[in-house]
Amino acid sequence: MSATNVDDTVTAMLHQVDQRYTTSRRRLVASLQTGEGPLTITQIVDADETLPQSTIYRNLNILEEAGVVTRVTTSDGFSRYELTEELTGHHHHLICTNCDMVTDFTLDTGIESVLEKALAGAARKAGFQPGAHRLDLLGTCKACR
Amino acid sequence: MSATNVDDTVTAMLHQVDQRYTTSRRRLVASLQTGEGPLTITQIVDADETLPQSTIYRNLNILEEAGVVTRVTTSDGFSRYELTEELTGHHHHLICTNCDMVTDFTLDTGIESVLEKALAGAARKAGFQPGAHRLDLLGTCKACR
DNA sequence: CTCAGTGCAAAGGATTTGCATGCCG
DNA sequence: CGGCATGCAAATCCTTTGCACTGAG
Repeated sequence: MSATNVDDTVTAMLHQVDQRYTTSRRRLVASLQTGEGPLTITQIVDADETLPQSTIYRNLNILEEAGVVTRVTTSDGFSRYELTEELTGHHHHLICTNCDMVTDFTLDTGIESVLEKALAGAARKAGFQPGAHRLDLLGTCKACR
Repeated sequence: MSATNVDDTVTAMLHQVDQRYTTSRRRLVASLQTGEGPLTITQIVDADETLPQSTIYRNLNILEEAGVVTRVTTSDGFSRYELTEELTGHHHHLICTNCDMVTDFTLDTGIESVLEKALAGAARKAGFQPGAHRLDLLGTCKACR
């Protein structure tokens, strides 16, 4: 999705929940678009020194409620944020168990579709209403091997 | 795996890292065995009032290092713990996006094997050394529907 | 006896919030 | 103008840690 389309979509999504697409929020979305994967608060602060931490936290929460960003939690105790799949497309994460770095990857649609069906079946058995799935591959990244 | 086998295995795993299987640790493992899925610290405290929080935190960290338990992070900011797959078998999680409840489920081995291969392929392309995968299904649980 | 494990209370660190100020609609 | 967003600093909450005590070998 192109940058301007992202902005348009985000504007609409925020409007849905009676929120404005302010300057801070635009800068935040722009930072998230630059990454190869979800960013930590620290990374966002470093990437854009004009934004104070509190504004980042507050706006990420609002953007999360609006469905614009997704919070990704790893085991290192730091929250990470990325644009939702609605904006970036469906993808998964490679998570390095050594340095906790996270990068995106995709599977081909055939596998995804098989997986979807299997998950739907398992959900039905459990009386669970299925939504999105989340698939991460743990291991060791190129730099840590 | 039966309860006594679990204890034997845990004893061995702890021994590997020069740790003893103390009373507190036994109680902790017992609590984790009762759940239908990963438990939060609060749930563990409530389930066994004899254990102070600090002991729970400390021993869960030791058990994690020994490979006996796994930390599961959801988006609600609470860590959850479960016995590792070595003790319980490979499984996945249903996560309710409304109440953050987590329960276990499994997929049949055919799907798992297809998935493994696909993940291995994606990892190779990224120069990533693949390990375990983590698959969660988000949605709404029976109680929240 | 000795040393790891325990329990309490205090410290640490990521995240949230109160309040005065500034800015967009 | 009016109200929401912002920025700073203080507060909050989960988690970790220091220290003296206890219990297993």
